Amino acid sequence: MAYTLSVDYEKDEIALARFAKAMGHPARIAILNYLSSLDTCCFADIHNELPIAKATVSQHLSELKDAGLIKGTIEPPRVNYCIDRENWEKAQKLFDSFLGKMDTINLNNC
Amino acid sequence: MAYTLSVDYEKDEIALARFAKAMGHPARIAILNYLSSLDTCCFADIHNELPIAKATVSQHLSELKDAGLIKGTIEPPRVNYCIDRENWEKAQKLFDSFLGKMDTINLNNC
DNA sequence: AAAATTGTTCGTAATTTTACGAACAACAAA
DNA sequence: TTTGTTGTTCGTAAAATTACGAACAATTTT
Repeated sequence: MAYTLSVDYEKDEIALARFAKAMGHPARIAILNYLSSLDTCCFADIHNELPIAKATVSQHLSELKDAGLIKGTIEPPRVNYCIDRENWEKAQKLFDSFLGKMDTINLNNC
Repeated sequence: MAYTLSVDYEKDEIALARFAKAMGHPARIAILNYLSSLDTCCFADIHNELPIAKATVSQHLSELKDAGLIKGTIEPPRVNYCIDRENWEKAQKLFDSFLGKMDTINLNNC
């Protein structure tokens, strides 16, 4: 974070990179995939889907939370996780307009 | 790379994570943004857009190349860079179907 | 009250990422 | 041939990421 000195990147570039970075690991994609297919689930369910230690799963969940892609609500003795739909839509829009730009503008190839 | 032991992630999860990871830095998003708005450009043009040293720019370009999002062709004394349209479309499809799944399926919130 | 369950946090290690300046190779221009 | 330009590679340092087991807190169950 705090990306160097003078010029600075655009706000959207930073936001998009933030989402992308959070999605930049197979375990986290798998988690998001799983969550997007469910009404509700708890930590243990997620852990169960993955080939990694629970401490690591917890870490990945934290990163997804920090990036805003998921939410966790404490419901003792469980923690329920779900997609953060609001930010999910933001991500959707950012990726869509970013990746969509190419189609119409130019047909170059080098 | 070589993501741990037993269970393993889906092919698409790995592919998507790979693209996302490459996009997971503002400088690389800025590069892709810039390239997607041009017919052609060389290293110096890209370097000129960014607040970082040329060695670092070169590194970022390598990562984008390795991920398949851009191509570089040597045209002495320059190197021309452009979006790799084929893989760009693959990324587009992966992100689109990944991020799009949510809309219809469930309306949960936790 | 004691024991079990659920998930986070701590401490730590190994690897990867990000960044830079300097040196370099390849070619073009003088 | 010497000089300049273009971009990569090298060496290196600092920070971040990924991963694990063990310890822990909170709550539930026995």
